[in-house]
Amino acid sequence: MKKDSFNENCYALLRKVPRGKVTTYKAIANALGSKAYRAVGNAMNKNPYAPQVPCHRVLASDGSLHGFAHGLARKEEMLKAEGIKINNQKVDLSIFEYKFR
DNA sequence: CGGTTGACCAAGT
DNA sequence: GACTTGGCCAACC
Repeated sequence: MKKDSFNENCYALLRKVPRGKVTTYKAIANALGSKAYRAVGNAMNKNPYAPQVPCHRVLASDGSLHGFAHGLARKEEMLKAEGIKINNQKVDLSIFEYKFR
């Protein structure tokens, strides 16, 4: 019943992201064939799939941590725990950005 | 159905 | 480098 196909797609892609890697809102929207960067963020904020979907692996297009439902500090810690290095609240997308193939 | 908001992005000032 | 504007899409009121 494709109803929340958009959200479902976002979560599905996010789930595909391996541990120790991150992605961007733009990449997700682009993979979905849309430009709804904002809608992706909105979906994450509601995140009905809370522990299932690693929303903390989603960063802004320039690697910034923007917001997080549990607090940016939490997101930062989780990413660090996964082996991702954070630099002044930013991540090296050139290294940690996961591309949906 | 219209207006507002939001974990955005890019370009312009 | 900081702020503003326009654009995009979904969810909420």
